[in-house]
Amino acid sequence: MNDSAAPSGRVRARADMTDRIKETARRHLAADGPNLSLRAVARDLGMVSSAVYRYFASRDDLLTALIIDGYDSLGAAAEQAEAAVVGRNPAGRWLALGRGIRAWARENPHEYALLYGSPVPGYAAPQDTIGPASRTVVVFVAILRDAAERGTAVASGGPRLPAAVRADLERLRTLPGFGKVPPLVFARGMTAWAQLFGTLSFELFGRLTNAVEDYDAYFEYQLRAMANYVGL
Amino acid sequence: MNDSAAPSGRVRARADMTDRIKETARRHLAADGPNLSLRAVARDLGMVSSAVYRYFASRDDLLTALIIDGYDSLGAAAEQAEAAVVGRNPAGRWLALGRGIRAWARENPHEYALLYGSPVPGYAAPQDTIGPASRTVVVFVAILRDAAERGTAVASGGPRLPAAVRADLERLRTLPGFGKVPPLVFARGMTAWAQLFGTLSFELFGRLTNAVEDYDAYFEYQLRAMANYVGL
DNA sequence: TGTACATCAGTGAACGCGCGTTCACTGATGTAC
DNA sequence: TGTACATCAGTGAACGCGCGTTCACTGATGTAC
Repeated sequence: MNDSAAPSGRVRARADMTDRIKETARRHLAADGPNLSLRAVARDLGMVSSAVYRYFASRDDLLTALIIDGYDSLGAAAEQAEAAVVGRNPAGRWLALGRGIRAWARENPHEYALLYGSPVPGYAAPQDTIGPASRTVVVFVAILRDAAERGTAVASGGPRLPAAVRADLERLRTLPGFGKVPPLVFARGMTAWAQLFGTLSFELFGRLTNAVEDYDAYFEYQLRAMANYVGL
Repeated sequence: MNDSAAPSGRVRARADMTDRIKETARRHLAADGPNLSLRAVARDLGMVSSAVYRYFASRDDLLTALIIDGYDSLGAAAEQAEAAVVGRNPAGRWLALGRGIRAWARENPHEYALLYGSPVPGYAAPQDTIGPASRTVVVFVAILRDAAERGTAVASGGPRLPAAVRADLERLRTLPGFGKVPPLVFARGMTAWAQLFGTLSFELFGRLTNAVEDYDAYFEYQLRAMANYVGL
């Protein structure tokens, strides 16, 4: 409770209350989905609904905060999962990353839905979400880059890269940290990335009910299949 | 207007009105998402809100009807797209199927989100949705079966199938029409299926903004990559 | 160390709105004889 | 072919509820001198 040091009094109370509001709102995501109710959140906290406006300018602002927190939470989980196997080869790091993402998603299914499910109608994500949103991608690209440097990821076979796709990839290579990944490896990486989130969404959104029983084994197989496909 | 033959008078008027309500509700999906308002739909149709209850017992019933219609509409689009290239080899049929699914999704983005996006909070899909939901899968499995029979899909390499995954696949093989597909081909098929919907959701939910410019070329490449991966 | 003032978290009432659903009803459309 | 009756689509009012947001306010906490 009292574990923070320097900032005391009002500033800490404010930070605490902000956290409590977000935490309560996160719980409401489960019941209400993205159309959560400010008044319900306030009610749960035993405060009057207008008091929430001391902390968030509007319902959308609160939603934005939840989205940013979600991306940061997932990003941190992904970074930690990968960091825990530091020194492992790219395939091992990919597996750790994928498992970390899945573990987070299963622990926070409604936040996952908020981030990777249907867009919220009438809500436009502001620029502030872009940075946090890319943290997981950055971890993945570092793995690809490492694999490319080691020379393990030598994609061959498969369809030719269309010129337009190649152009997109060349443009992405100009981003910091993306440079060393050869286009074909990058293309396969994007295939694997979509496959990972496709499989995860299938699982979490109930699209595999009656088809898959052992989700752990299923996901693990898919991860390994993609590691192999990308050449990690 | 008057193009149906036998059923005239009240029964046709009822069918027409039911369609108009669903059509209006579909338009509202865009603005309100799955939390569409019965009253708003009624208003758009110039009728009083209670009149809608002559056609649908509740808001959830209307939503269920939209979901079933959505699956049927997508299923029909998928079947037609594949039927249009009848006689082509499995790879060509897979490409046609994938393109058909994507075309439908881009024409009906909000219905796509309803079917493949986040589950609607508080809504439990009834059994009636299962049949329509599987129409697209049935088309895909027929392609896999054909490829297996021709012997083109001989998956080799890649990770070993874990026993639990193999057990799931063996169970699926007992479904009508699924029998002849070897487990490993089936497993790769599921990989491709998740990849397809993952890529589509990324595109439609805006997860590729600033990364991909030519979505047509990108999707086409992914489709071909998966055709190659499955061995079609 | 003590006092005057500024800050600001939380209150409570209100505005103006929308929602799903029920219910008794009217009046047109259909059916049976 | 004509009449009596049943069906049923649509009305309008109401119930009971919830929502986001604004606004003037109180009173505790902090800051400057």
